[in-house]
Amino acid sequence: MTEPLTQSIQDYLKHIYELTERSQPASTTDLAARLNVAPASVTGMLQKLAAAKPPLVIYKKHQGVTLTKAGLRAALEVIRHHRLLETYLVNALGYTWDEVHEEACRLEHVISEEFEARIATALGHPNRDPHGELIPSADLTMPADQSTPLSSLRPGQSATILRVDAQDPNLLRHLDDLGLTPGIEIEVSAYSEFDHNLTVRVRRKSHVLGLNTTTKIFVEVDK
Amino acid sequence: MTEPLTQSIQDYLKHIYELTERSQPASTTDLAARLNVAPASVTGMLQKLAAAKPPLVIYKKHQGVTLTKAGLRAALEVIRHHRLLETYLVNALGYTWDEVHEEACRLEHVISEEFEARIATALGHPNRDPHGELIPSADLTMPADQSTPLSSLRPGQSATILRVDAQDPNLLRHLDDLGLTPGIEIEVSAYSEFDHNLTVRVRRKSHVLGLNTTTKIFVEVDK
DNA sequence: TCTATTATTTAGTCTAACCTAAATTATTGT
DNA sequence: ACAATAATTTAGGTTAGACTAAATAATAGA
Repeated sequence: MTEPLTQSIQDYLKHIYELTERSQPASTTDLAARLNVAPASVTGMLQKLAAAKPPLVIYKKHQGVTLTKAGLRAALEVIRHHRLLETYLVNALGYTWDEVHEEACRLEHVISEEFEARIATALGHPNRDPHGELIPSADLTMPADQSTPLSSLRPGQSATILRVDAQDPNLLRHLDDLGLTPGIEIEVSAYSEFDHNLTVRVRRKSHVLGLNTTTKIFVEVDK
Repeated sequence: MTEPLTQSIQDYLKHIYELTERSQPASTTDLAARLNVAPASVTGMLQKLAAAKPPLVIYKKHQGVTLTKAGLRAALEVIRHHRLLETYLVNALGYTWDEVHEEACRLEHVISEEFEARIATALGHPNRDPHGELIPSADLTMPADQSTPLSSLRPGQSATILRVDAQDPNLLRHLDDLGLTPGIEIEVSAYSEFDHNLTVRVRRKSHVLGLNTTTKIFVEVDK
């Protein structure tokens, strides 16, 4: 009998998943920063998660942490909740994409599987949330991500925005104002080698975007 | 700056409200039973609530507990969340009335005022939940309850069901099967003085109901 | 009125999850 | 290769909210 995961544990797993997506183990400090918690607290929790009845993480002192099978499943469950909720808040309740993150962060830990299933059905089983992030399927597999960062495009290339990897409401509102949202066609018209700015044409207007922005927008390049 | 109320405190306040609705102070033991907590734990919490910066309850040793203005507001806020959520789950997500209680109990503590406002709007600002319970208004006043218990009716009287005061899923399913739901017209055709059974005609069929049931159904008597 | 029973409170523990300060291990630049 | 710096862990402490066992107060029956 495997006891239920606390809200706090679910948060740790979710963030470990996100930090290890590109296959690097997650560091104590990075986790601490994400969770708004002291590094020492993270160490303590990681030891606990590694010692759990079915271990949830693999953790060796000073070597970072990765998820086990069990930890991965739990993480994907939370992420599925989060992203379905964000989608529901936008599509069914009229939230804007910059308003949903906090709400989903609180709701993700308390909804039942019943609730999850009902909103998934109501939404038509979407596989992306309002930011374009992939939603793990009901059987907890994460679809492969085919996107490339906008920052890697060069003049002459055009592409379709797939997702925007940001939660900051101000940034999200700004991008929405510019029309930089999932599904939109864009074209790169200039690149500045020194500051890495890209000039991007969208909705018949051009905008100069810095690295801070272009690394958060992920696209599918047109062939 | 009044710090936010924990989930646990919200639960205490909600149950104190319900126990004191008929103006008796709530006892430690009754609260403990409702909260599934040891009586000693209740004593501890009540002392804390009474000592809070704006006191949330009035509590004197061995004399039970009642809510202060501040405690009442907090309780009504939680109850409004709960009942709006139950209504939303049924009306918007297709839950049945026996499935909503648990879900609402978890969600009621985490939704934002934004969320509350949006579902209230989506529902057309209802003032009763699926069980017929009154929903506190947005400004946190509880509408007056005009209902009388079915148990007080006698043969010849007819009435409309206003609310059903129960959470037990089995009972709720049973009542639904019989057609005993809010809005329905019923007529009392017999009364047994000894076991207090009532024979009630609903949907052209008669059913004999015991006290356990008739004290949980509240009606408006036809004149 | 007094005792037996029941209700309530006190006292002392426990656990989860956080914290700070101090100690230790890794890493990096020279 | 080694000191300086950065990252991490250990040690010890705090808080919220629960628990059990023991003590006390209230109530009810004879």
